[in-house]
Amino acid sequence: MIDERKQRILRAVIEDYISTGEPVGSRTIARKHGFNVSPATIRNEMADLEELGFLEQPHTSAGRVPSDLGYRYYVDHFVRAVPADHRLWQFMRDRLALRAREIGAAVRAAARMLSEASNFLALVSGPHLESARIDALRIVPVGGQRALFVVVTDTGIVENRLLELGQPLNPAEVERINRLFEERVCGQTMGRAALAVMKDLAMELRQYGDLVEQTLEVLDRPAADGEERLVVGGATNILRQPEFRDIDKAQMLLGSLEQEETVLELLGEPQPRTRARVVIGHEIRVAEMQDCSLVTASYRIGGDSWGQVGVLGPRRMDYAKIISLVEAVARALSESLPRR
Amino acid sequence: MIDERKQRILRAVIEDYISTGEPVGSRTIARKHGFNVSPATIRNEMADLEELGFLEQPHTSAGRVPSDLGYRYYVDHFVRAVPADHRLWQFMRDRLALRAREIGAAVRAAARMLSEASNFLALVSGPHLESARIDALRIVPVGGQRALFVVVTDTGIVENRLLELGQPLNPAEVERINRLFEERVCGQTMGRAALAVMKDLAMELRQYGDLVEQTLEVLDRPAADGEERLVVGGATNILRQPEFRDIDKAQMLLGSLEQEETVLELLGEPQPRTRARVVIGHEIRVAEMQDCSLVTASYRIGGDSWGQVGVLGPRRMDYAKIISLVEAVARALSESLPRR
DNA sequence: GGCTAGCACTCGCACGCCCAGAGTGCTAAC
DNA sequence: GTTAGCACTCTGGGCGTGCGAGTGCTAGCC
Repeated sequence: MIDERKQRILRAVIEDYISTGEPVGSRTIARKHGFNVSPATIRNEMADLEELGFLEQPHTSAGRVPSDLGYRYYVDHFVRAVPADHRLWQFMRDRLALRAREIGAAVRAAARMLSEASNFLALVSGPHLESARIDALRIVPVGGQRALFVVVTDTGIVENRLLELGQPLNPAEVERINRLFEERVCGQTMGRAALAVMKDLAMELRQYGDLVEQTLEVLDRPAADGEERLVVGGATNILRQPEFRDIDKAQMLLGSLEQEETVLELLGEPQPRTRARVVIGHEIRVAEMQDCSLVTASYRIGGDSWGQVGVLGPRRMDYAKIISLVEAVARALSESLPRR
Repeated sequence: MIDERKQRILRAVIEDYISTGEPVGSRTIARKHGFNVSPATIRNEMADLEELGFLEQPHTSAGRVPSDLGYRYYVDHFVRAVPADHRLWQFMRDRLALRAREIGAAVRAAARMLSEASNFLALVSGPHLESARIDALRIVPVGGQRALFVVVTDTGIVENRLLELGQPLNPAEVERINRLFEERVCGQTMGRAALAVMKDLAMELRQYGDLVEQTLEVLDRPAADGEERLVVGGATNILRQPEFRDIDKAQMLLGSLEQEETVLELLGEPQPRTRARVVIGHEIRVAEMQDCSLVTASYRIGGDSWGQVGVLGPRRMDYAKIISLVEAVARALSESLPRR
């Protein structure tokens, strides 16, 4: 589609623009990148590339700037993720392992690391628990009329809720309920499966209506009000980007990040693969973010629960670096969290 | 110290400045605020007020602007918190009550409400658990070699941790440990008291060294890695303030808010009183925040655990409104969280 | 046919300039 | 003590200008 030399020029323009942030002119390309042709020739090629949609001009007589299409071509053809520096990777994994007991803490730490290492904005979504397997689920009476309802999954996550019982429960009853839970619910996945089984149980345990009611609630929306579902790190980094010197733009962007729903949707469904996904400019379907790019990857926890990590930065980012960073953090997170 | 008329003028200047954001001149005061004297007279008075340190001039031949001292005088003498609108208050309390089961969720909701209602930045610190009373504390075996360690306090907060045991525990051992916990630790407060008792127990339970070790850790830093200790809401509101059109200033400020330690210190020790505390400009001991004011109040949960809510905005804020808002949210939070 | 030198042209940006407007402080008179 | 008058100061915006970077085009060269 575009010949060898055009490719080299496109690449040179993009890499120059990424490192300087200034529109790049034909002189620069001819001089700095070892082309043995004159600026005029480069100009002709650049005019072609512009016509093809890979480059843009902010205004006549400025240099060229990559378009979304240009970046896309660049990412697809020239960027191969370098595996992250091994020492860095170990460092991250170890630091995450320290908080692995508490998923929320690990997720927050990941967001922090990601934003600090990238100098951009980090997004990490908590794991989807729908397919986490229930390892244990139990009622523990806690004085008087209260009982603690706990769920332990293979992800190590513990959902719990203090139940207010209408009546006190005697040990035999507790025993019976717990046995039922153990026999019927353990081994199921958190989502619909457990809910269905639980609804059956509700019949048999009719006399404890309120109790069962409340346990159903917990299973129905795991982590809905306990752990947060989304962590944003280093939001202020955005303000360092020249493309956001415009306060209003920055405010719009940061504002839209406060809409959890939007961002979760943006991060997309976790996908069982290790490679990062790159979304560029207008490919992001959120108006405020259209001069950003987003790099995401999935992490896995337990048997089959997935979450997403991502970096949101200016389109003008070092894709190779960010991609490997994001992949590394996703992997570190997966490996440091409880295995099964 | 300053006479009646000077007071009126000071007040007029501040209120005018608060509502317009522009330095206010003698004409404006004389005209808008029903003084029956000429601008020249006002000018003389304003010169005095400046000499006394209550007003400042951004530059010769601009109007006057209140100094920190001026705001301080204003807040101490002229601002009395209007009790918040009753309907709003009820609305807030009810909305908080919905999340009261999970303290973290309630705290996040409070931060959100506070930032939305004030249009400034909201800070809410999680409750200090040091003086929460332990209602129950127990080990629950969870399959194989794992056990769940749970702590329930009078605040309703449940600390828990999945313990990896070196060896499996038989029911009798579990029984014994739990009885010891119940007899010795329940009723203590979370902080030093419980820790001391627990250390004694450590001797008696020497053979389960690892287990006791881990429980000590949990008690030692309650909520340290589970719930977050600080929630920031509406950070972007800051960008709407004219005093932060300067990106670099805004970035410094938002950056310093990411230092949890700093902010927690700033919020200060919760104090058992319902009135708000106002900290103005340089009274805030954080360089980046010196053209802000901070209004904080304490909320209470359980018997004796306190946390702080606060609003950080430009010095030029409507103090009466913000003070009553902050007090209202603190009260709503206290009343909607589990009583004992 | 592709490449290049030369050249006129186009912008954006920084700089300096100037002026209007707002507000002051001072003085002298009431 | 108050006020009118006046000279003075400072900011901010509007405007013109020159410079530099970079382009597109044309004509000639290999």
